[in-house]
Amino acid sequence: MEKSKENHFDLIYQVVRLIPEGKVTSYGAIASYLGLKSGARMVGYAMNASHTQMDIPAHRVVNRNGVLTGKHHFSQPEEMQQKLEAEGLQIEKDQIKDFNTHFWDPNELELDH
DNA sequence: GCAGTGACGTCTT
DNA sequence: GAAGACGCCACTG
Repeated sequence: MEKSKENHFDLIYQVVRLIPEGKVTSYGAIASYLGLKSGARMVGYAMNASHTQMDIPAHRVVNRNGVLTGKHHFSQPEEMQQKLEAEGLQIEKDQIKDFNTHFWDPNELELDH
């Protein structure tokens, strides 16, 4: 059979890749979209493995508070904030300003609402 | 196989 | 309102 564990990671990568520029989302939102109840931690773990996938804009994924929790895991921590600012976002003390305004939810993709 | 840890989130004190 | 503890699942040692 297949490597089911990779399946989980791949799903998370797909969602993160769909994040548009200037937008950010939270681990819980991705977990909810994938149906992971407490997957928030799992999502974060997958992001750690995302280092193998350079196509994963992990800098657009922050915690529920809009804080760059994983900035320290980047090749260069400051690069995460730099990229977010380059996309038109404002970072204040490792925290995204107007996070609610720039918040992007993957659930609205299929939800034609 | 057990114990510890982790890019989080929610509940309780 | 803030801080601490727990839960949940996956990976490493």
